[in-house]
Amino acid sequence: MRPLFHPAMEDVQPEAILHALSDPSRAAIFAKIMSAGCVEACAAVSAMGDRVIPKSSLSNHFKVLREAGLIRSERHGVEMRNHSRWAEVDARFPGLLSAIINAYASEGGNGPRG
Amino acid sequence: MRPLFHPAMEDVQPEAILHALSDPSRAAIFAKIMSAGCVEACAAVSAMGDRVIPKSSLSNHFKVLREAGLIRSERHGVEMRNHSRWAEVDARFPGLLSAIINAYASEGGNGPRG
DNA sequence: CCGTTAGTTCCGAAATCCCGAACTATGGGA
DNA sequence: TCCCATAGTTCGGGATTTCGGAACTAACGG
Repeated sequence: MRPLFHPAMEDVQPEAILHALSDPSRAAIFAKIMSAGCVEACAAVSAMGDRVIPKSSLSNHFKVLREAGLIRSERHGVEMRNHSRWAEVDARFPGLLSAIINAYASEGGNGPRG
Repeated sequence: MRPLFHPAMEDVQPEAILHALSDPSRAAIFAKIMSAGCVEACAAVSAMGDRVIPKSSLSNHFKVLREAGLIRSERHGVEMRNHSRWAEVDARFPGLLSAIINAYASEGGNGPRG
């Protein structure tokens, strides 16, 4: 299991962020990480809304979010701890993440759901 | 050729907008329409930056933008006139479009290129 | 060492995207 | 009215991406 790759913020591209968050499941996961500050496991998030996400898909979703520069993941014992890179991303692309999260929140009534 | 479909703003979903703009070519086209107020033809935009976009792809890009609720297209004689629905979209999802356009602009140095 | 839990990788099926070729629609002559 | 040119759309199918089950790896607890 190779050491998880996290791009430097200067290498983060807007299209990767938009692509990552254009999937409602991923947006929901990211919103959860944002609001919780940190999500302690992939499994903790496996049932977003009413849909169960298979764990291979979930693993892939986290990978996409990570490689888009949106989250930082680190192994802690047997589980993964994910936290958002909001401050860094917001410094690079001001207002982008909050506008996206707000858009999902206003559309769905109370946040994106998987 | 069926009458072009434009979604009502209340039916516009954030994921469609993010998906539409997660493609740099489309983002560039949209930025151009935004800044010009109106782009008079698909062909007028066929060479974004240094890449030539084939016209079937271009037609599809416009369709994606249109169905995402980002632009309004109307036939004027033999050509198509496209203008942005910025005001409507911004009313529904405040700050979203400008944050996205700014993100591309700051990353690319001077706006998204196709 | 074995079992359990948490997550990753592999790989084939399904869905999407891309773009050349053929087609449709509109306007301008003659 | 017919023909041509221009502008854009649709079709088709190969390339790419995504999805998810099954098998695998890693860490911890007896």
